[in-house]
Amino acid sequence: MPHNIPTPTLNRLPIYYRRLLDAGEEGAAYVSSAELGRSAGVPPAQVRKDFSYLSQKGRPGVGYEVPALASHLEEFLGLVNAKEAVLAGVGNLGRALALYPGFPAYGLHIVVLFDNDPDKVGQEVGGRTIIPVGQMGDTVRRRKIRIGIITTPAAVAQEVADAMVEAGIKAIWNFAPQSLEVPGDVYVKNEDLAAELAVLSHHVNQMKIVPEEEPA
Amino acid sequence: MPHNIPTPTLNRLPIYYRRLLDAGEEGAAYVSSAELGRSAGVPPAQVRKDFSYLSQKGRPGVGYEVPALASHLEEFLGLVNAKEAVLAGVGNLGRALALYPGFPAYGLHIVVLFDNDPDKVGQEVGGRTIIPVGQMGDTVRRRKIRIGIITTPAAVAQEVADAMVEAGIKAIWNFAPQSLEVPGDVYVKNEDLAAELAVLSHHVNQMKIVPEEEPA
DNA sequence: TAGATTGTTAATCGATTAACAATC
DNA sequence: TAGATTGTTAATCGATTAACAATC
Repeated sequence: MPHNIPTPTLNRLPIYYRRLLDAGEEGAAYVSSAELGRSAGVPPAQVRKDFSYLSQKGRPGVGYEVPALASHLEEFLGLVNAKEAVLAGVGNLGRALALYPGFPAYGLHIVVLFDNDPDKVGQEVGGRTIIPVGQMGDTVRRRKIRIGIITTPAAVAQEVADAMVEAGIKAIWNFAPQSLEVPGDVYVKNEDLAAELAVLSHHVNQMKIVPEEEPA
Repeated sequence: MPHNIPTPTLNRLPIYYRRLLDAGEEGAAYVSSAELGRSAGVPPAQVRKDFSYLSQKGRPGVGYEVPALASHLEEFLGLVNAKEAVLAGVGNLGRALALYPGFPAYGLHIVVLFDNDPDKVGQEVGGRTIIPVGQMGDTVRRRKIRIGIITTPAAVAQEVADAMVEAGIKAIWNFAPQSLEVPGDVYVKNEDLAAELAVLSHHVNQMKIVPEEEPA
Protein backbone atom coordinates (compact mmCIF):
# COMPACT_ATOMS: atom_id res chain seq x y z
CA MET A 1 0.00 0.00 0.00
CA PRO A 2 2.60 2.59 -0.87
CA HIS A 3 -0.07 5.21 -1.36
CA ASN A 4 0.25 8.34 0.65
CA ILE A 5 3.33 7.98 2.75
CA PRO A 6 4.32 11.08 4.71
CA THR A 7 7.60 12.62 3.62
CA PRO A 8 9.14 12.40 7.11
CA THR A 9 8.35 8.69 7.17
CA LEU A 10 9.98 8.23 3.79
CA ASN A 11 13.11 9.97 5.02
CA ARG A 12 13.34 7.68 8.02
CA LEU A 13 13.13 4.46 6.07
CA PRO A 14 16.75 4.45 4.88
CA ILE A 15 17.85 5.02 8.47
CA TYR A 16 15.86 2.03 9.67
CA TYR A 17 17.29 0.09 6.77
CA ARG A 18 20.84 0.86 7.78
CA ARG A 19 20.12 -0.20 11.35
CA LEU A 20 18.63 -3.45 10.07
CA LEU A 21 21.74 -4.22 8.07
CA ASP A 22 23.86 -3.65 11.16
CA ALA A 23 21.55 -5.78 13.28
CA GLY A 24 21.77 -8.52 10.70
CA GLU A 25 25.55 -8.45 10.83
CA GLU A 26 25.43 -8.67 14.60
CA GLY A 27 23.39 -11.83 14.14
CA ALA A 28 20.10 -10.51 15.49
CA ALA A 29 17.01 -12.27 14.17
CA TYR A 30 14.57 -9.68 15.49
CA VAL A 31 14.76 -6.00 16.22
CA SER A 32 12.28 -3.95 18.25
CA SER A 33 10.61 -0.68 17.36
CA ALA A 34 12.41 0.82 20.36
CA GLU A 35 15.78 -0.05 18.90
CA LEU A 36 14.96 1.18 15.42
CA GLY A 37 13.55 4.34 16.93
CA ARG A 38 16.78 5.00 18.78
CA SER A 39 18.71 4.91 15.53
CA ALA A 40 16.44 7.53 13.97
CA GLY A 41 15.84 9.62 17.07
CA VAL A 42 12.10 8.96 17.24
CA PRO A 43 9.90 7.16 19.77
CA PRO A 44 8.95 3.51 19.23
CA ALA A 45 5.34 4.39 18.39
CA GLN A 46 6.58 6.45 15.47
CA VAL A 47 8.46 3.46 14.07
CA ARG A 48 5.40 1.25 14.33
CA LYS A 49 3.28 3.91 12.68
CA ASP A 50 5.82 4.24 9.88
CA PHE A 51 5.74 0.51 9.19
CA SER A 52 1.96 0.55 9.28
CA TYR A 53 2.06 2.67 6.11
CA LEU A 54 4.03 -0.12 4.45
CA SER A 55 1.77 -2.79 5.94
CA GLN A 56 4.84 -4.29 7.51
CA LYS A 57 3.91 -6.48 10.44
CA GLY A 58 6.04 -7.39 13.41
CA ARG A 59 5.53 -10.05 16.03
CA PRO A 60 4.04 -8.72 19.26
CA GLY A 61 6.33 -9.42 22.19
CA VAL A 62 9.24 -10.12 19.88
CA GLY A 63 9.82 -7.43 17.30
CA TYR A 64 10.43 -7.28 13.57
CA GLU A 65 12.15 -10.02 11.61
CA VAL A 66 15.44 -8.56 10.48
CA PRO A 67 15.94 -10.20 7.08
CA ALA A 68 12.30 -9.94 6.02
CA LEU A 69 11.99 -6.29 6.93
CA ALA A 70 15.34 -5.44 5.35
CA SER A 71 14.40 -6.97 2.05
CA HIS A 72 11.01 -5.33 2.10
CA LEU A 73 12.63 -1.94 2.60
CA GLU A 74 15.12 -2.69 -0.13
CA GLU A 75 12.32 -3.33 -2.53
CA PHE A 76 10.26 -0.40 -1.35
CA LEU A 77 13.14 2.03 -1.67
CA GLY A 78 13.99 0.71 -5.09
CA LEU A 79 17.37 -0.59 -4.06
CA VAL A 80 16.91 -4.05 -5.44
CA ASN A 81 17.93 -3.26 -8.97
CA ALA A 82 20.98 -1.07 -9.07
CA LYS A 83 19.93 2.48 -9.81
CA GLU A 84 21.84 4.63 -12.20
CA ALA A 85 22.32 8.37 -12.10
CA VAL A 86 23.99 11.01 -14.21
CA LEU A 87 25.95 13.94 -12.77
CA ALA A 88 26.51 17.32 -14.40
CA GLY A 89 29.23 19.66 -13.21
CA VAL A 90 32.44 17.95 -12.14
CA GLY A 91 33.83 20.58 -9.78
CA ASN A 92 35.02 19.73 -6.31
CA LEU A 93 31.57 18.84 -5.10
CA GLY A 94 30.67 16.85 -8.21
CA ARG A 95 33.91 14.94 -7.95
CA ALA A 96 33.27 14.20 -4.28
CA LEU A 97 29.82 12.82 -5.03
CA ALA A 98 31.14 10.80 -7.96
CA LEU A 99 33.65 9.19 -5.61
CA TYR A 100 31.38 8.98 -2.55
CA PRO A 101 31.66 5.46 -1.15
CA GLY A 102 28.19 5.44 0.41
CA PHE A 103 26.23 5.25 -2.83
CA PRO A 104 27.33 1.86 -4.16
CA ALA A 105 26.48 0.37 -0.77
CA TYR A 106 22.86 1.23 -1.59
CA GLY A 107 23.09 -0.05 -5.13
CA LEU A 108 23.21 3.49 -6.45
CA HIS A 109 25.68 4.34 -9.17
CA ILE A 110 26.64 7.57 -10.81
CA VAL A 111 27.44 6.17 -14.21
CA VAL A 112 27.98 9.21 -16.37
CA LEU A 113 29.74 12.51 -15.70
CA PHE A 114 29.23 15.66 -17.74
CA ASP A 115 31.03 18.95 -17.83
CA ASN A 116 31.47 21.66 -20.38
CA ASP A 117 34.92 22.77 -19.35
CA PRO A 118 37.19 21.63 -22.21
CA ASP A 119 39.98 21.02 -19.70
CA LYS A 120 37.82 18.52 -17.87
CA VAL A 121 36.26 16.72 -20.81
CA GLY A 122 38.19 13.52 -21.36
CA GLN A 123 39.48 13.33 -17.78
CA GLU A 124 38.76 10.21 -15.77
CA VAL A 125 37.10 10.26 -12.37
CA GLY A 126 36.77 6.94 -10.63
CA GLY A 127 36.94 5.10 -13.93
CA ARG A 128 34.36 7.27 -15.69
CA THR A 129 35.35 9.62 -18.47
CA ILE A 130 33.94 13.14 -18.36
CA ILE A 131 31.98 13.95 -21.51
CA PRO A 132 30.52 17.25 -22.75
CA VAL A 133 27.04 18.32 -21.65
CA GLY A 134 25.90 18.35 -25.27
CA GLN A 135 26.11 14.57 -25.35
CA MET A 136 23.96 14.14 -22.29
CA GLY A 137 20.65 13.66 -24.09
CA ASP A 138 21.74 10.69 -26.15
CA THR A 139 23.48 8.94 -23.30
CA VAL A 140 20.68 9.39 -20.80
CA ARG A 141 18.10 8.21 -23.31
CA ARG A 142 20.12 5.22 -24.40
CA ARG A 143 20.80 4.06 -20.86
CA LYS A 144 17.32 5.04 -19.67
CA ILE A 145 18.74 6.97 -16.74
CA ARG A 146 16.09 8.61 -14.56
CA ILE A 147 18.09 10.38 -11.86
CA GLY A 148 20.14 13.51 -12.46
CA ILE A 149 22.50 15.29 -10.08
CA ILE A 150 23.34 18.94 -10.67
CA THR A 151 26.55 20.28 -9.15
CA THR A 152 27.14 23.05 -11.66
CA PRO A 153 27.37 26.77 -10.91
CA ALA A 154 23.96 28.38 -10.34
CA ALA A 155 24.13 30.25 -13.62
CA VAL A 156 23.88 27.14 -15.77
CA ALA A 157 21.76 24.95 -13.49
CA GLN A 158 18.43 25.71 -15.19
CA GLU A 159 19.90 25.03 -18.61
CA VAL A 160 21.31 21.70 -17.44
CA ALA A 161 17.98 20.84 -15.79
CA ASP A 162 16.15 21.57 -19.05
CA ALA A 163 18.48 19.25 -20.92
CA MET A 164 17.98 16.56 -18.30
CA VAL A 165 14.21 16.81 -18.41
CA GLU A 166 14.30 16.76 -22.19
CA ALA A 167 16.31 13.54 -22.02
CA GLY A 168 13.83 11.84 -19.72
CA ILE A 169 15.27 12.45 -16.26
CA LYS A 170 12.47 12.20 -13.68
CA ALA A 171 14.21 13.15 -10.45
CA ILE A 172 16.80 15.87 -9.97
CA TRP A 173 19.05 16.34 -6.98
CA ASN A 174 20.00 19.98 -7.22
CA PHE A 175 23.07 21.25 -5.37
CA ALA A 176 23.11 24.59 -7.20
CA PRO A 177 21.70 27.51 -5.21
CA GLN A 178 19.06 28.15 -7.82
CA SER A 179 15.43 27.13 -7.85
CA LEU A 180 14.61 25.09 -10.91
CA GLU A 181 11.54 25.22 -13.11
CA VAL A 182 10.54 21.76 -14.20
CA PRO A 183 7.37 20.03 -15.39
CA GLY A 184 5.06 18.68 -12.71
CA ASP A 185 6.05 15.07 -13.26
CA VAL A 186 9.69 15.73 -12.43
CA TYR A 187 10.70 15.60 -8.78
CA VAL A 188 13.29 18.09 -7.58
CA LYS A 189 15.16 17.76 -4.31
CA ASN A 190 17.10 20.88 -3.47
CA GLU A 191 20.27 20.54 -1.44
CA ASP A 192 21.37 24.05 -0.59
CA LEU A 193 24.55 23.58 1.42
CA ALA A 194 25.15 27.26 2.10
CA ALA A 195 21.59 27.70 3.34
CA GLU A 196 21.98 24.74 5.64
CA LEU A 197 25.20 26.00 7.12
CA ALA A 198 23.50 29.37 7.61
CA VAL A 199 20.73 27.70 9.61
CA LEU A 200 23.36 25.90 11.66
CA SER A 201 25.05 29.21 12.31
CA HIS A 202 21.74 30.64 13.49
CA HIS A 203 21.29 27.77 15.91
CA VAL A 204 24.67 28.52 17.46
CA ASN A 205 23.73 32.15 17.93
CA GLN A 206 20.40 31.36 19.53
CA MET A 207 21.70 28.59 21.71
CA LYS A 208 22.23 30.69 24.80
CA ILE A 209 18.76 32.20 24.50
CA VAL A 210 16.59 29.28 23.54
CA PRO A 211 18.00 25.79 23.94
CA GLU A 212 17.22 23.99 20.70
CA GLU A 213 16.48 20.34 20.41
CA GLU A 214 17.43 18.37 17.36
CA PRO A 215 14.59 18.17 14.84
CA ALA A 216 13.63 14.72 13.56
CA MET B 1 10.96 37.78 19.22
CA PRO B 2 13.05 34.86 18.01
CA HIS B 3 11.31 32.55 20.42
CA ASN B 4 9.70 29.52 18.98
CA ILE B 5 10.25 29.62 15.28
CA PRO B 6 9.12 26.52 13.38
CA THR B 7 11.92 24.57 11.76
CA PRO B 8 10.40 24.81 8.27
CA THR B 9 10.25 28.58 8.63
CA LEU B 10 13.87 28.67 9.69
CA ASN B 11 14.85 26.68 6.64
CA ARG B 12 13.05 29.07 4.34
CA LEU B 13 14.71 32.21 5.66
CA PRO B 14 18.00 31.75 3.80
CA ILE B 15 16.01 31.25 0.60
CA TYR B 16 14.14 34.50 1.11
CA TYR B 17 17.44 36.12 1.92
CA ARG B 18 18.99 35.01 -1.34
CA ARG B 19 15.99 36.33 -3.27
CA LEU B 20 16.31 39.66 -1.46
CA LEU B 21 19.95 39.96 -2.45
CA ASP B 22 19.02 39.33 -6.06
CA ALA B 23 16.15 41.81 -5.89
CA GLY B 24 18.54 44.37 -4.44
CA GLU B 25 20.94 43.88 -7.31
CA GLU B 26 18.10 44.32 -9.75
CA GLY B 27 17.44 47.64 -8.09
CA ALA B 28 14.10 46.78 -6.51
CA ALA B 29 13.21 48.78 -3.40
CA TYR B 30 10.31 46.55 -2.38
CA VAL B 31 9.48 42.93 -2.83
CA SER B 32 6.11 41.27 -2.28
CA SER B 33 5.28 38.16 -0.29
CA ALA B 34 4.09 36.64 -3.57
CA GLU B 35 7.50 37.06 -5.12
CA LEU B 36 9.38 35.74 -2.11
CA GLY B 37 6.97 32.86 -1.95
CA ARG B 38 7.68 31.94 -5.53
CA SER B 39 11.38 31.63 -4.80
CA ALA B 40 10.74 29.21 -1.97
CA GLY B 41 7.82 27.33 -3.49
CA VAL B 42 5.26 28.41 -0.88
CA PRO B 43 2.14 30.58 -1.03
CA PRO B 44 2.32 34.28 -0.12
CA ALA B 45 0.45 33.77 3.14
CA GLN B 46 3.20 31.44 4.27
CA VAL B 47 5.80 34.11 3.69
CA ARG B 48 3.85 36.67 5.69
CA LYS B 49 3.35 34.18 8.46
CA ASP B 50 7.06 33.42 8.50
CA PHE B 51 7.93 37.08 8.87
CA SER B 52 5.35 37.48 11.59
CA TYR B 53 7.51 35.20 13.74
CA LEU B 54 10.36 37.66 13.28
CA SER B 55 8.08 40.66 13.84
CA GLN B 56 9.13 41.88 10.43
CA LYS B 57 6.58 44.32 9.06
CA GLY B 58 5.92 45.15 5.44
CA ARG B 59 3.93 47.98 3.94
CA PRO B 60 0.41 46.98 2.90
CA GLY B 61 -0.15 47.61 -0.76
CA VAL B 62 3.57 47.85 -1.40
CA GLY B 63 5.56 44.97 0.01
CA TYR B 64 8.71 44.53 2.07
CA GLU B 65 11.61 46.96 2.00
CA VAL B 66 14.46 45.08 0.40
CA PRO B 67 17.50 46.47 2.24
CA ALA B 68 15.85 46.58 5.66
CA LEU B 69 14.54 43.04 5.43
CA ALA B 70 17.82 41.74 4.07
CA SER B 71 19.83 43.19 6.90
CA HIS B 72 17.34 41.94 9.46
CA LEU B 73 17.66 38.43 8.07
CA GLU B 74 21.42 38.75 8.04
CA GLU B 75 21.39 39.55 11.70
CA PHE B 76 18.81 36.96 12.55
CA LEU B 77 20.68 34.20 10.75
CA GLY B 78 23.91 35.23 12.40
CA LEU B 79 25.58 36.19 9.15
CA VAL B 80 26.70 39.61 10.28
CA ASN B 81 29.85 38.50 11.98
CA ALA B 82 31.74 36.04 9.90
CA LYS B 83 31.15 32.61 11.31
CA GLU B 84 33.95 30.17 11.65
CA ALA B 85 33.81 26.43 11.41
CA VAL B 86 36.19 23.53 11.75
CA LEU B 87 36.12 20.49 9.48
CA ALA B 88 37.33 17.01 10.33
CA GLY B 89 38.04 14.44 7.64
CA VAL B 90 39.59 15.83 4.49
CA GLY B 91 38.52 13.18 2.00
CA ASN B 92 36.88 14.07 -1.28
CA LEU B 93 33.76 15.38 0.38
CA GLY B 94 35.64 17.29 3.05
CA ARG B 95 37.84 18.85 0.43
CA ALA B 96 34.81 19.84 -1.65
CA LEU B 97 33.18 21.55 1.32
CA ALA B 98 36.43 23.28 2.25
CA LEU B 99 36.57 24.72 -1.25
CA TYR B 100 32.83 25.33 -1.68
CA PRO B 101 32.36 28.86 -3.02
CA GLY B 102 28.87 29.31 -1.53
CA PHE B 103 29.96 29.56 2.10
CA PRO B 104 32.04 32.74 2.04
CA ALA B 105 29.15 34.48 0.28
CA TYR B 106 27.23 33.97 3.53
CA GLY B 107 30.11 35.05 5.71
CA LEU B 108 30.77 31.47 6.67
CA HIS B 109 34.34 30.23 6.76
CA ILE B 110 35.84 26.83 7.34
CA VAL B 111 39.01 27.99 9.00
CA VAL B 112 40.64 24.80 10.22
CA LEU B 113 40.98 21.37 8.62
CA PHE B 114 41.80 18.21 10.52
CA ASP B 115 42.72 14.74 9.43
CA ASN B 116 44.59 11.88 10.99
CA ASP B 117 46.04 10.45 7.82
CA PRO B 118 49.80 11.19 8.04
CA ASP B 119 49.87 11.61 4.28
CA LYS B 120 47.37 14.42 4.49
CA VAL B 121 48.67 16.26 7.54
CA GLY B 122 50.70 19.20 6.32
CA GLN B 123 48.96 19.39 2.95
CA GLU B 124 47.36 22.68 1.96
CA VAL B 125 43.72 22.95 0.87
CA GLY B 126 42.59 26.38 -0.22
CA GLY B 127 45.31 28.03 1.81
CA ARG B 128 44.65 26.07 4.98
CA THR B 129 47.08 23.49 6.26
CA ILE B 130 45.68 20.17 7.39
CA ILE B 131 46.58 19.42 11.01
CA PRO B 132 46.16 16.25 13.08
CA VAL B 133 42.91 15.62 14.93
CA GLY B 134 44.79 15.53 18.22
CA GLN B 135 45.39 19.26 17.93
CA MET B 136 41.75 20.07 17.41
CA GLY B 137 40.90 20.81 21.04
CA ASP B 138 43.46 23.57 21.52
CA THR B 139 42.72 25.26 18.23
CA VAL B 140 38.96 25.22 18.59
CA ARG B 141 39.20 26.53 22.13
CA ARG B 142 41.67 29.25 21.25
CA ARG B 143 39.63 30.51 18.30
CA LYS B 144 36.30 29.98 20.07
CA ILE B 145 34.93 28.02 17.13
CA ARG B 146 31.38 26.78 17.65
CA ILE B 147 30.57 24.92 14.43
CA GLY B 148 32.06 21.55 13.49
CA ILE B 149 31.69 19.64 10.25
CA ILE B 150 32.31 15.90 10.19
CA THR B 151 33.21 14.29 6.87
CA THR B 152 35.14 11.37 8.28
CA PRO B 153 34.34 7.68 7.78
CA ALA B 154 31.47 6.49 9.96
CA ALA B 155 33.80 4.43 12.14
CA VAL B 156 35.53 7.46 13.66
CA ALA B 157 32.66 9.96 13.55
CA GLN B 158 31.61 9.49 17.18
CA GLU B 159 35.16 9.85 18.40
CA VAL B 160 35.61 13.06 16.42
CA ALA B 161 32.26 14.36 17.69
CA ASP B 162 33.34 13.67 21.27
CA ALA B 163 36.52 15.65 20.74
CA MET B 164 34.56 18.50 19.19
CA VAL B 165 32.07 18.64 22.04
CA GLU B 166 34.90 18.50 24.55
CA ALA B 167 36.48 21.51 22.82
CA GLY B 168 33.29 23.56 22.99
CA ILE B 169 31.66 22.97 19.59
CA LYS B 170 27.91 23.64 19.88
CA ALA B 171 26.62 22.65 16.44
CA ILE B 172 27.72 19.69 14.36
CA TRP B 173 26.99 19.11 10.70
CA ASN B 174 27.42 15.38 10.35
CA PHE B 175 27.99 13.87 6.92
CA ALA B 176 29.00 10.47 8.27
CA PRO B 177 26.28 7.81 8.10
CA GLN B 178 26.35 7.32 11.83
CA SER B 179 24.05 8.73 14.47
CA LEU B 180 25.98 10.69 17.05
CA GLU B 181 25.51 10.81 20.80
CA VAL B 182 26.00 14.32 22.11
CA PRO B 183 24.92 16.31 25.17
CA GLY B 184 21.56 18.06 24.98
CA ASP B 185 23.01 21.50 24.43
CA VAL B 186 24.77 20.49 21.23
CA TYR B 187 22.78 20.69 18.01
CA VAL B 188 23.38 17.98 15.42
CA LYS B 189 22.27 18.25 11.81
CA ASN B 190 22.64 14.98 9.97
CA GLU B 191 23.30 15.04 6.27
CA ASP B 192 23.03 11.50 5.02
CA LEU B 193 23.74 11.71 1.31
CA ALA B 194 23.25 8.03 0.58
CA ALA B 195 19.91 8.04 2.38
CA GLU B 196 18.79 11.04 0.39
CA LEU B 197 19.73 9.51 -2.91
CA ALA B 198 17.89 6.38 -1.84
CA VAL B 199 14.74 8.42 -1.25
CA LEU B 200 15.17 10.03 -4.65
CA SER B 201 15.47 6.61 -6.17
CA HIS B 202 12.24 5.59 -4.49
CA HIS B 203 10.47 8.61 -5.94
CA VAL B 204 11.51 7.58 -9.41
CA ASN B 205 10.16 4.11 -8.87
CA GLN B 206 6.84 5.32 -7.54
CA MET B 207 6.38 8.05 -10.09
CA LYS B 208 4.26 6.01 -12.44
CA ILE B 209 1.99 4.89 -9.62
CA VAL B 210 1.58 7.99 -7.51
CA PRO B 211 2.57 11.33 -9.01
CA GLU B 212 4.65 13.06 -6.35
CA GLU B 213 4.76 16.77 -5.81
CA GLU B 214 7.86 18.48 -4.56
CA PRO B 215 7.83 18.86 -0.79
CA ALA B 216 8.48 22.29 0.62
C1' DT C 1 1.27 -18.06 32.58
C1' DA C 2 4.09 -13.69 32.80
C1' DG C 3 6.58 -10.44 30.22
C1' DA C 4 7.43 -8.03 26.23
C1' DT C 5 6.16 -5.71 22.30
C1' DT C 6 3.09 -5.06 18.64
C1' DG C 7 -0.95 -2.51 15.84
C1' DT C 8 -4.16 0.92 16.01
C1' DT C 9 -7.16 4.41 17.78
C1' DA C 10 -7.76 8.86 19.64
C1' DA C 11 -5.65 12.95 21.44
C1' DT C 12 -2.32 16.23 20.73
C1' DC C 13 0.63 19.07 18.57
C1' DG C 14 2.25 22.04 15.03
C1' DA C 15 2.40 23.90 10.32
C1' DT C 16 -0.09 25.52 6.32
C1' DT C 17 -3.63 27.91 4.02
C1' DA C 18 -7.86 30.83 3.17
C1' DA C 19 -10.01 34.78 3.99
C1' DC C 20 -10.63 39.44 4.88
C1' DA C 21 -10.38 43.83 7.36
C1' DA C 22 -6.72 47.19 7.72
C1' DT C 23 -3.49 50.01 5.47
C1' DC C 24 -0.55 52.24 2.24
C1' DT D 1 -10.14 57.25 -4.38
C1' DA D 2 -8.95 52.63 -6.43
C1' DG D 3 -5.77 49.02 -6.38
C1' DA D 4 -2.54 46.31 -4.21
C1' DT D 5 -0.74 43.93 -0.56
C1' DT D 6 -0.16 43.41 4.21
C1' DG D 7 -1.07 41.17 9.18
C1' DT D 8 -3.69 38.13 11.58
C1' DT D 9 -7.40 35.09 12.77
C1' DA D 10 -9.66 30.81 12.18
C1' DA D 11 -10.03 26.62 9.59
C1' DT D 12 -7.66 22.96 7.77
C1' DC D 13 -4.41 19.68 7.16
C1' DG D 14 -1.04 16.42 8.46
C1' DA D 15 2.36 14.31 11.60
C1' DT D 16 3.51 12.80 16.22
C1' DT D 17 2.58 10.71 20.50
C1' DA D 18 0.09 8.26 24.34
C1' DA D 19 -2.36 4.62 25.60
C1' DC D 20 -3.93 0.08 25.71
C1' DA D 21 -6.06 -4.17 24.11
C1' DA D 22 -4.27 -7.92 21.37
C1' DT D 23 -0.78 -11.18 20.66
C1' DC D 24 3.32 -13.87 20.74
